[in-house]
Amino acid sequence: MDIQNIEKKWQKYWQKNKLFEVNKNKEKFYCLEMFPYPSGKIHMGHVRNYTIGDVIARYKRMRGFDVLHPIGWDSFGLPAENAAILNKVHPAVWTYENIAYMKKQLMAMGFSYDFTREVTTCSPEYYKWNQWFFLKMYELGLAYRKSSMVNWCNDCATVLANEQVIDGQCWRCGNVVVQKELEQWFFKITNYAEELLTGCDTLIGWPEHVVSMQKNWIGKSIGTEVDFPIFESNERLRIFTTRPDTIFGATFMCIAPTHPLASQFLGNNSELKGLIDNYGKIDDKIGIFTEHFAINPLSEENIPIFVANFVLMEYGTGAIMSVPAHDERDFEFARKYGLAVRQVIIPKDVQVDDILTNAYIGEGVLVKSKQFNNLFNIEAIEAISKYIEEKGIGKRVVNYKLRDWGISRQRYWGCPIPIVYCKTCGVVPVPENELPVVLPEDIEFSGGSVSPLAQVESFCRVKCPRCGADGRRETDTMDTFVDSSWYFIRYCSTKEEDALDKENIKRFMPVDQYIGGVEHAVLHLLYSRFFTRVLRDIGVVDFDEPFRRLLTQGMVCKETLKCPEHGWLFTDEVKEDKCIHCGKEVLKGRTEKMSKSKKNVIDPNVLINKYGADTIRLFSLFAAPPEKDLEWSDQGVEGASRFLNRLWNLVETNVDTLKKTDIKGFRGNSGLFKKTHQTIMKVTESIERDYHFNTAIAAMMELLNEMTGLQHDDKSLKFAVRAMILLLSPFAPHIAEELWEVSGAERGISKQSWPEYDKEAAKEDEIELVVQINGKVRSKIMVDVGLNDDQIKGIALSDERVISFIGSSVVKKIIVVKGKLINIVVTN
RNA sequence: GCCGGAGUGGCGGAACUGGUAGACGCAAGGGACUUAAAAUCCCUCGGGUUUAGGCCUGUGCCGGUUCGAGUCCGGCCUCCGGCACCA
Repeated sequence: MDIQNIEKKWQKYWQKNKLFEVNKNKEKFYCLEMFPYPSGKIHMGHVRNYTIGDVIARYKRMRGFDVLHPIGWDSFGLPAENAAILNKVHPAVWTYENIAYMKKQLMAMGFSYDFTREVTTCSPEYYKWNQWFFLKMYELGLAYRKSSMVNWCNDCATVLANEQVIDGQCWRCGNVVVQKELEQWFFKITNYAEELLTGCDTLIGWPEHVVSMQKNWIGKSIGTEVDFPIFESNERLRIFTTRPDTIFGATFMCIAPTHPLASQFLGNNSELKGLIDNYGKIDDKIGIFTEHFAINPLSEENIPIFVANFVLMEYGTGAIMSVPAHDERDFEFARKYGLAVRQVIIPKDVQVDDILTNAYIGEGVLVKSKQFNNLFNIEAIEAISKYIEEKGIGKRVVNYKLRDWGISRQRYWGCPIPIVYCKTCGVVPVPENELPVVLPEDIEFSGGSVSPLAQVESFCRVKCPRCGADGRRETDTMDTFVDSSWYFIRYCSTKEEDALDKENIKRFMPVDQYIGGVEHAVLHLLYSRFFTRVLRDIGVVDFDEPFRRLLTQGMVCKETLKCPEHGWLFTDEVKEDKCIHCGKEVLKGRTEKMSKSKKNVIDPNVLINKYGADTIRLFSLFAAPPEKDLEWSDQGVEGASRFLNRLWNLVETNVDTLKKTDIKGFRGNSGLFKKTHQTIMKVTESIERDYHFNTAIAAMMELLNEMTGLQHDDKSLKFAVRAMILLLSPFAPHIAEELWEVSGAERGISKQSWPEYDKEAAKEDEIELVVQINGKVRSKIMVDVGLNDDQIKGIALSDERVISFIGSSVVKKIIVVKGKLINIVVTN
């Protein structure tokens, strides 16, 4: 069989007949895969992600749904700009060339996309809407500008959002992130913190761990703010605590190095400067005594105030009361600086013991807490908070870890922020009818640290939309996560239609099944949930959650190979466990996520040329269930290829029989007929239950084994072959189409319905009854199905093997599990 | 440290609400076809033991519930992922 030509033939056929465009008169199903960044060519991660999505899309189509299955390009971003600096290619040229190439690759994989809805985020028709959303958010106060300390990556010469800093490093390049003060645009995602959190409970179709990561990131905590008067001063120090029950145990105070009182108390103290410079970089707890004291408003004691590097300015009030007896961090600090530790909560039935070896963070009863003594601490939280509010020295508050989303990027290849700065009018939004603010094309890339846009005078110089005087454009561009926060909505309408057509959105949203990598568990998915709510509030959509079900597929991994002299090696650099460059023994490393740096990658192109797309699709679905990591195995690919070949040969050798046999209205009772129904059932259930394609494929393999193993009557064989091809078609669509045609059916398996199974026909006449004695399998007897318990007991008890096992023992109890087994409990 | 998830043959993985552990595939071994090889086809394949039928044992470890536990409960161990001075 000529795989290459067969695959091309059907890809052409699909395209020509527009089989994957939506058609409006059936129930919809929106199947979406996370769109790729056009980095150059597709990798195995894409292949896996898109294969999973494609099987779902094709399956749902066969089940009669009007499937929206789009694809596009997340095409703004830094690599294009880096390529421009390196190779002197314009980012647009580089990007569009990559898109063209990758699109060809996607087509070669046989993915059933509706390419007429293709979205490219770097096109002005697309990003115009980013700007429109920005203006709407600006009007609502959801987009605002402020100066703040930001995460700065020197390598990328740009700002990063909190979510984009991983272990203190840039999420993209791994460079150490530093703090820098900058004027930035922010989206007020914190306005939606509570809603995003409670919304988590409605995400029933999402993997639990993703939901919990979102909850964690939002990080709600309920607590109390309390004012501590400063001794011999009119000032107060406001702190936030979740443990007001421990307030009588507060023996000192800590404030953040950047807290206003820190410099007020210490001035230009060099020690303080050091703390600020190394803020967030040192794990050790370091403090400086301010020589000032605060008055504990409840105990009325004077307690010292420290500046401490472990207190965060951005969270709560930037100041805390320290209760070393009941907080591990405070305990560590108190130990180091020899500060008092006073236990005010004791576990029930335990003596007070001031010599703690660890902070006690558990529950207990209050002591040394005046009128609150003997209260259980959970109740004391309530009581003391209430007391504080009544005395007017504080209030209960809710805090979130979630910060506002900084979206300014000092880069060229992104969506311009539609703002003009005017000397007289200040910050002026670009009027809606002047959108889009288009990125200028003629631009120099020096690779320096100044934003390239700021150097394009023709772009920057603009009249103020309000007063007409000379103004300057904002030269920062938007974070590319803005682009991907709503692309799923753009897909709902064709390019010719209005991007935010309400009818179209209503028809297709929300996404029924979203498929992508876990790496976006907080970033993209949280931003999209936020954006959806904003769009709801400005009347574009009428739902809260964009993605009904989410499937996070595992990584594609492969064994690593290392030569002591030449380092990481590609598979083809190794012959018989030796390095082909130096002949040294190659070490097999652990199996890791495929990456260019470790050279454990496989190029999809090579595989397509060698085996064809169907084999790759089949293997990547068979080797592991979609949510688990997949270990690449060249031999496993051979196995998948073998399966398709065996099916091919079966059809080839029986072509005449298949063509001439008529199975209209056929209902057989052969073993193969039963097996066929059982297979349809198994495959359908495997897909429906959890998209466990690996077991679906295993079932098909079983059916093929049955077909090739024995002689069958023509009708049963044809029935089995046809069902088999239909079942296989979402997984290996090219071969399925070809075999469908070859075996005499009308062209176009993609238009066929999913085969139905008949539960009755799938039922066996006889079952293998397992006979256990005291829970151990002792015999297996073939019996008719549908026998009642007594009949089964009778058969089991008269079985020779069973009789000899029971011997002289006494039968105490008999348990019958219908259709499966019988357990005889005996004692001797 | 906290929060999630997972530990099953040589390997990837099956086993639905507790009911035959190891489906399916890979690797390995044996055989058929072939001058030979490749391809293909057939057989074996957790461990131990037995002349055989068989028996014993086995799902990370220890205990429990149950007629019956990979599955449920309690206590550990290991690995992976996320968060990490969030007061």
